[in-house]
Amino acid sequence: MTDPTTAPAPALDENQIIAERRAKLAAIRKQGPAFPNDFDRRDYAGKLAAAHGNQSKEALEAAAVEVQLAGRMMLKRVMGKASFATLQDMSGQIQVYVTNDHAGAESHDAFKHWDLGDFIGVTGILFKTNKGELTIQARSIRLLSKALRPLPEKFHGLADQEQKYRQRYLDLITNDVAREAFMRRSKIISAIRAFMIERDFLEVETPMMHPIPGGAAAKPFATHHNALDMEMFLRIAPELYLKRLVVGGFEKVFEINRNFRNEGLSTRHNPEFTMMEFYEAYREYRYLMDLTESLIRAAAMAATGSTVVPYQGHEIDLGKPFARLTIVEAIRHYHPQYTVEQLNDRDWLIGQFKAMKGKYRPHDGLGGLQLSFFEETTETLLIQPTFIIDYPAEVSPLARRSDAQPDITERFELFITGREMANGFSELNDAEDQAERFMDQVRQKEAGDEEAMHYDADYIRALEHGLPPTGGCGIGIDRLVMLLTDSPSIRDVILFPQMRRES
RNA sequence: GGGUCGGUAGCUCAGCCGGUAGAGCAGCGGACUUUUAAUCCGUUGGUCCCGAGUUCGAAUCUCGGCCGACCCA
Repeated sequence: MTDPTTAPAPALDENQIIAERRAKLAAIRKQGPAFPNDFDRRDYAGKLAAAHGNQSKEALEAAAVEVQLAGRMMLKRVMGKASFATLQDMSGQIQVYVTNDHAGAESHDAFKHWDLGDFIGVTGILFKTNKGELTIQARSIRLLSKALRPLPEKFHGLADQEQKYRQRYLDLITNDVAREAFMRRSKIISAIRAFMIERDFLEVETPMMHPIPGGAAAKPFATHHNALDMEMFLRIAPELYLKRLVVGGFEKVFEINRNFRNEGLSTRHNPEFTMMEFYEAYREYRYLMDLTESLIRAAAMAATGSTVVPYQGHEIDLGKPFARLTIVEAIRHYHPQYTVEQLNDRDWLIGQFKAMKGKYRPHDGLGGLQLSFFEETTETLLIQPTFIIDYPAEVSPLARRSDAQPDITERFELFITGREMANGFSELNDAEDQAERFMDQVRQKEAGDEEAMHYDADYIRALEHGLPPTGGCGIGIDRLVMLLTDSPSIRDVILFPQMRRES
């Protein structure tokens, strides 16, 4: 058994094209530094297009704008004594015109042997071609970095999904949609951060390695700390640490970071995913819903410039107030044939599960069964933004009970496009109730529920020092980015999604 | 875990009613000073995912495996 981290690379997929390029590189090495780093890039393709794209051919010629730009050569058209190339940098693409007259025959001849994918530095004057395309008339042109491997096919790009994920760099080089999605992801996260900071939230970082995995019902990844000889877990949620900070007097905190859950992969699940969790003292769950709505609108505006966004053929309206329905209300709204009496009848619900071969936990109380029934029948129908409110206490071990109805909690989940986007609640700040709920979780774990929570004594101790009334919410960033980039799979919004080991 | 589809040149794909592998792009050589997926002529390049089986003969049929996408649980 070889160690995959140190074993040499498997037999290289060398081929004629790579050999050809290696030979070119060897020749370049003989002429001096093959990978020079002294080129002074001053201009960007996108900025030049924005600044000069609308100028007339004549005006541009009169201005004689000198530019100095570098990028990867994506296209190349050689026509004897003159050539065109398309360079791509982070901001976009621009065409370069290389001629014997202006760049010199020697440079132009060298250029003819450069390959698609090579990095090139060019200095020259902006002009417009007869077809009106903004182009750099090269005065000098240099090879900055040789690409030994060929790019994917220039017209179709990279089509193999696996390769898009495993070699994301190729996807980013060749696929505008992918590049745009990840740039949009960055904008969304920036917008969320700005939104929170503007409202006086403090951004914090809490541990990713937990001695006791807590804050969610999920299976953790286990690891081991050698020096402490201690079993540790990658966090499944930051919740319990963030609430410790509220105990400590940080009354408004948020964290944008990764959670890790040891579960299957799907178009909606990656084992590591990004959550934004926030907590605010002296607030309860209705306020959290308002804030969550505003935040999602702000993110949508930042990403798309609109609060109405297309998603896989649907038009999602994030501008209107989000619907707020209890579990039973939601089921009845989408399935009017079920009566309140039926939905409040354990035996009827269990009969339905059996008839539809649905998943449910037989020992759940009415609330838990109703929730499972909701998940089976209604969740995927919640295309437009909908808060489902008042979750049963038995499935919400960290949420505050309703004073009017102690078997339910002041909790909501937000669904958009049939997917859970956020989960928030008035926090349980009664240390004695929390201790009992943990005990209850421990009993469920002993009964075989792998996702039940552990008893976290330190967290109870923190609560015993007093947690002010607090509201907290987690928003799934990847799923939000999916929505705002019209991406069908979570893998389209995670740069390097988890994959099976390459064979 | 189950189902469907797929894996052929560096890339995008055809070939799959069994007869020993093709196109376009990329590469190489040549022509071409406003092209833009440039064009035109010539040309190199393959563990047809892996293994077994059937057969005179397998990219093609059968079985098993690996990997991926999508759907379902």
